[in-house]
Parts: sequence; C-alpha cells; structure tokens
Amino acid sequence: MPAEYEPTSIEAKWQKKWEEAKVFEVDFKKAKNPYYGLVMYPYPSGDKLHVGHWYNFGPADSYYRFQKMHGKDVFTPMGFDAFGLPAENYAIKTGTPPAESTAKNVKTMIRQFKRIGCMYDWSKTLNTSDPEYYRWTQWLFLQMFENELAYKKEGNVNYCPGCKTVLANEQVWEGKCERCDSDVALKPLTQWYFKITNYAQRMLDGLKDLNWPEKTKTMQKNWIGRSAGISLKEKVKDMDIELEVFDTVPQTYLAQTFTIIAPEHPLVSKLVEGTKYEKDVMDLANRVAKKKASGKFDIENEMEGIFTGRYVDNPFGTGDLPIWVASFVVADYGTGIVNCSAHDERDFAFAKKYDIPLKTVMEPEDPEEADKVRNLEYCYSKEPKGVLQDPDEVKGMYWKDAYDPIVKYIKKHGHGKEAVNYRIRDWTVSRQRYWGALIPIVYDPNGKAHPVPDEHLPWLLPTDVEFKPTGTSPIAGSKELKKRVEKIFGKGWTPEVDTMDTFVCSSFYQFRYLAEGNQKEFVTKDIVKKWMPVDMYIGGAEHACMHLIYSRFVTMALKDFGHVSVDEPFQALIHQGIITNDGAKMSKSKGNVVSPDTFIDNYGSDVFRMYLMFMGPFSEGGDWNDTGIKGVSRFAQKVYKIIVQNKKCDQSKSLTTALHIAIKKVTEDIERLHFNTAISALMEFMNVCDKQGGIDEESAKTFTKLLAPLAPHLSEELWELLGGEGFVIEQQWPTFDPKLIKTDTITIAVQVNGKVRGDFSAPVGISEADAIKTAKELPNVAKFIEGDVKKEIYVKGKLVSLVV
RNA sequence: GCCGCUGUGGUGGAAUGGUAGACACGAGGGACUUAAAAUCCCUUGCCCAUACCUGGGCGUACUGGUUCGAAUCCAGUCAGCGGCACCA
Repeated sequence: MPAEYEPTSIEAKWQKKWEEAKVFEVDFKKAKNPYYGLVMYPYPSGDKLHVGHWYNFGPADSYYRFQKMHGKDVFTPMGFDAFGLPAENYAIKTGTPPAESTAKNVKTMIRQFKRIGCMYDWSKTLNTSDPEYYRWTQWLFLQMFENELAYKKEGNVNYCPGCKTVLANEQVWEGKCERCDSDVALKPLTQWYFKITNYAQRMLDGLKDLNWPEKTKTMQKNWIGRSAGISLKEKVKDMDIELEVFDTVPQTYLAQTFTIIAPEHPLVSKLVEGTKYEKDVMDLANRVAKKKASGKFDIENEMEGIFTGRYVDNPFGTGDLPIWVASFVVADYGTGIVNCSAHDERDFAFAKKYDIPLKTVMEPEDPEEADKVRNLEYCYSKEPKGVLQDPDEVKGMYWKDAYDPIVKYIKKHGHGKEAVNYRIRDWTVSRQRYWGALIPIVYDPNGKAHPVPDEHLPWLLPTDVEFKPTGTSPIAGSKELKKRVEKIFGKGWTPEVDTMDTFVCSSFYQFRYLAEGNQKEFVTKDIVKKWMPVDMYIGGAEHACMHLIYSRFVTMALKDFGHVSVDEPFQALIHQGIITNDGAKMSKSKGNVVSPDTFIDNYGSDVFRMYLMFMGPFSEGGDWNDTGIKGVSRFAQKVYKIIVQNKKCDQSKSLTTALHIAIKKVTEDIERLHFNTAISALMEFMNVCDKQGGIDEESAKTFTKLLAPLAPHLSEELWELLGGEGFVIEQQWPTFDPKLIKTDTITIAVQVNGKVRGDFSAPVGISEADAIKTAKELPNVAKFIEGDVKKEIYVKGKLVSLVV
C-alpha cells in the first residue's frame, strides 16, 4: 500500500465500486425506514460545475450519508431543470436545437456529479424537458384546468413595436425600449394563470408546522401578505355602478372625504365616457399607467392625480365623495379603488396637493396638539393613543381599542363587512417561448379553450420552428402543430402556442422522482404515503418566494384533487449560504467564477468538499479563498498515515475518552449541519493520536465511520485496509458512552468579583464546600479576598465565584 | 420607508449566561536537507511589568442596563448584507 494518501486513484476506485454494487439504489417498496433527502436540482448549463454547486451538493450529500449510517433507507435523487431560456438563446445564436444542446449538457453534468462522489440514485433521475416528464407538467395543467384553478385573463404587458416583442419590466427604460428607443406600448395579452390566491390562507396556516428557517417562513408570510379589514360598498352618483373599497384602518373611516382609483382600472373610462373630463382624465391615466408598468415610477416625486367629475353617493351620510384618479393606487390589490381620509399620510399629502377638503375624527390627548390636528397642520395617523371623536359609539376611545367596536358599528349600519386581502397575485404561467412544456390547450373555431385529451399526452413540442424572436411564441410558426391540431380536432381548430413557466415543471418533481418513470400514473399512492413529505430539502434561499411557494401550492392542489396524501412537500428545509468571490456573487458575466477542477486534481474530491465544509457554517456561505485548503489536505494525509502505518498500538484510556468526545461532538454537529466544527472535532482527535504515537485498530474503525459522511472515498479505503466488512457507508453510526467521556479530574476556575484569578484541579465528585475552600486557599485568590466574602457561588464542575 | 439577519485576532471561524479566540490558515523562529519542497517542534489578540517562573490592565461594532459573572440577555446607536416596497 502507498505510504501517502493518493486521492485520484482511490476516488475513482470507490465510485466504481459503489456503482457496481448499486449501494445507493433504493427499492421504494422494500425499504423499511424511508428517508427522502432532496437537493434542488440544477439547470444543465454547458459550463462545468462551479464552487457554488459543490458547496451545495457536497455538504448535502454528507448530511444524507450521515442519515444512511443511522439505519435510514436514504433516497436522494438528482435530476435536471432542463427547460428555460439559456438553451433557447443558444439555439438562436448557433441554430443548435435546444433538445440537442440540453442532452449534451446533461451527459457532461452527470459525469461531473459522479466525480463529487454523491450517493444519488441515478436509476431514478429525471429531466424536465424529456417528453416523459413534461407529459406530467401538461397533466398538471389539465388538472388545474379541470378543477378551475387555471384560467385565462387579459393583462397588460409591455410591447415594443420596433422589436416586435414583449419586454420584461426590466427592459423598459422610462417608457422606451432599451434597445431601439421606441415608445413601449401597453398591450393587452391573454395569459394563463394559476389561481394560487385560493390557497393563500392555507399556505399561511401551513407554515407554522414546517421545520424551515424562520427567515424563509417570514419571507413567505410577507409575500402572501394577509391583511384584515373592512370592505365598504358604495354607489356612484348618477350612474348604475357599484364600487367596493377595502380599508384596514376602519377606526377612522368616517373621516373619509374622497375616493381614488388606479389609472389602469377598467372602470376609469366608464366613469368619464362622454363627459368633458374624458380627454384629460384618459390622457393622464394612460400616461401614468404606462409609466407604472415600466417599473420606473417614483412615488415620492411623481404623485399625480385628476378629478373624474364623478362622486360616490353619500355613503355614510356625511356627504358625497369626489372620485379622483391617483397614480399611487395599485390596480390589482383589493379592488383598485380606495377611500381616503386625513388620517393617512399619503392620502393627506394627495389632498393637500390638490386642495381636496379633509376632516378629522381622531385627535391627540394634548389639547394644543389636538388643535393642530383639527386645523390639518399635519397628518395624524394610526396612533395607538389617538382619541376618537366620531361616531358617538366610540367617542373617547383610543385608536388601538376601537377596532372591534367600529367594525360592529359598520356592520350594524350596513356600511360594509369584514374582509381579508392578500398581497400575493395569481401565478402567470404563460411564456411566449419555445423551450418549455407546451400548454396542452386547443381552441375551437369560436376561440373557446379545450383541454388536449389525456391520450394525446405528451403534447409534443414541434421542431419546425424559427427560434428568432417575432413577438409571439416561436411555436406559432409551426406548420406541424397546426396540422396535428386540425387532424385530431377538426378544421378551424388552433393550438395554444405558449409554453409554461419552468417553475411549473419544478413544482411537482419531488413526486415524479418517486414514480420511477411510470407513464400510466402520476405517482403511486402508497409510495407517496410512505415517502412524502421530503425529510430534508436543501437548496438556495433565493427560492423562498418562488419555487418554495409554487411547490407548496401545487402539492396542496394535488392533494385536493385526490392524487397525493400530503399537504406539504418539504417537512424540513435548509438553505446553503452563498459563496462569493471578492464579495460579489459568482457569475459568468462578471468573470469571477472559480472552477474547482484544479483543486480536485491536486487534492481530490474529499479534501475539496471537506474544505468547503470547514470554511464555516453551511448556511452562511462566505467569500471564496483557497488559502486554508492545505490545512484540510494535511489532515487527510495525517489520517491516512496514522491509520495505515501506525495501527499497531494499544488501546489507551485517554484515547478512548478522546474518541468518545469526538463521537458525541461529530454526531451533534452533523445533526445541525455544522460540518465545520464536526471536522475540527475529528482533527482534535487525530492530534491526540499523533501525540500518543498511533491508534489502535478498534478506535481506527470507529474513527473511520465518523469520517465516512465527510470524506466518503478516503474512509472506504481506510475501512478496506482495516479489514472492515462491506462498505463503511453501510455500517451503523457509532454511539458514545457518557461514562467514557468523563475524566477523573476536572479544572475549576475561580473568579473574584467576576474576574478570573486562578484555577485548580479537583476530583470529579468534589463537594461545594471543598471547592470553595480550595478556591480561597489559592495564593493568587487569597490576595484578592482580604476582608469579608459576601457571596459564594459554585457552578458544579466549572467554577467558583467569590464576591467581596 | 418596512421586515429580517449579521458584526469576535493578520484571515476563515469556535464558544448562545460560566476560564473569549477551539480547530485551521497565515506569519515569525528552530530542526531535518548541499538546497528547495514536504514534514516535525516552538511562538503568535493588544498593552504594561519581569532575568526567569509569572503577574496586571484592556479586549467580541458603539453607548447604557440586568447579573456574582455578558460575545451570549434587554434598550438605544452605527455599519454591512438580504428580502419587500405606492398594498389603503
């Protein structure tokens, strides 16, 4: 055997052996102790796996290996989020069909994945661009459609007449196209939506039982954005139109003196149609709406509005409310119409700007300040100790106490009812793109949407398309698809040509891994019951309000449709931190991507993965720096040397103690994904061995097991050299004996007035009285305790604290 | 603006109420070597006293507080990062 640890040959050897023995292939039915460990799958780009990938996949794999050694039947799959823009852009540039470049990339990536040495079950991999996969993306769409959770709605999108294409908000610069400078038009486009808002409350309620980072839960909570309040019904004067407004501060609703409506609200044109206000109002509304859509609207400096000439008909018996168009009203929150009062900062500012009359119904207790508020010198809003003046029922009450009474009053007088609004919007799933799952919808000659029947799934992506952007989906140009639709459904029928957002593909993949490619059924119910939810999901925090929301929604919907038995897809979740380079996120465009290749060649996968783990806590990431990798490499060499060359050594008591301390520490640390301290515990143990001149065989075997999740190849090699049976990864994780951790003597520190003045060794069982007595006799302590000792504190086995 | 997180040696970090700086990196000194690499040993938060053994003071972004005792708990301030941002 070689005198030195040579990672390259060892790693290739064990990767081959694992594969041949199918160590990581899971039999869903036979498994007794199922554990589903899932890592967010990557996009198959043509580039090599970078440091960020390794930082994600390496430690995650170590965690799942740790679970496997605890007797769990760990299933950890890997697949590819293969639809999406990069492959399509590459096709536009080179003419290579996306299917071709994607397949090539996937192949390369699998090879790179195997080099990490992760225990993925490759027999159950998936690829979202594979017809056998996207068949189920389409199936999901149809499930949504049949259950009325998918609907089509016209919405405004940015359209550039110069480039003949839809633009993202980021591509619109002050109302103009960033490329050709033409005026961007708001074009109504019909898009497919999933009704995620139906599940807002359920997603909110479900959060509390999830073992997720609090931060992520808070982000989802804010994203869903529940707010409770009242909804008021009002009539437009001289028109047959009823308005509804939402208010979360009902306490001051009687101060409302005007109503505002969003510029892009469809009702605006109806309100002014045929009146002298029409031109001015519509000009402003269109101009502001366009600007808002461009995402460049500055609320501070561009608060704008115009009177519509219309009034709300005396809703509370306090007079008519003029209706204004106001720039800052959000069209798709609540009803897009708001009642305004002097008790809201923004409403107040708007009224001051346009001289709209205001009134107050709440005042501070201080009479002088109350005068100022009544005189509208400043806006007095949402003050817990504001005193209400109107109506009589709440007169004299504090604002903070008046919510319930006023709601009661509002209901009694028929002004409105309680209501809840959510900030989350329905999910737009249409994309005018080629490389995605085609929406399985066809239109009859009258334009009515019909689902593509199940027997025609997968509804294949046509290949006779031009990839160049034209303004609509490239698929619209496919003759094959048109022919296919007419052949199946009849003359005059046309296909939907949009594809689905890739987040639809990833919203259910956790189930499809369990289906093992089954084309007859989405997933087998008893397998779902046995394996779901995912026990530990690991991936980036950037998905907190996207993928992690969508997959929760889809899982809940699938449960309601009767296909799965769980409400939540991911019981536990951890985010790895981000590895930056010089403080900046690594990206190809910045040219600061660090490739792991040279490190793997020089040090091996095990050392590189351990170094990434040793850098700091997994969830915190950090700035990339390779200066420390030598330390981990030295550790690996030392392990190899001590175990391979010096194994003839007697078991010693101090070594056993050190080993059991290590078992305890490593176990606890990996459990909470603190790999960095787990590795230092192993280093400490090795340092003890080093000092003692070796390690005995039994301890070496135990140590090898502790090392197995963190350095999987090296520890297999050591296990074999030590004559262990089977694979080390299939061994039972060692347990520690608390009795062996205890030493005979302990060190007790002595503090005087909170300052450490010395310490002494004592037998473990020393009594409080003896400890204090010994402490006082220490020369350096005696020096400081002349006079009375006022207080004596003894913390068992740790310290004596004396107060003088 | 709102919400959340973070702030510790030259560096990565450890310690979540009990001896701050574990474990590493780097640096300095020494051993081995013709030499270098590798390896091994010693020192390494700052300041002061000391020939030595040691001893003292300061120190976890800043200012206060609670406690016998605070990096850790509380209040406020500052800085950095992340998320949301016209949500009535």
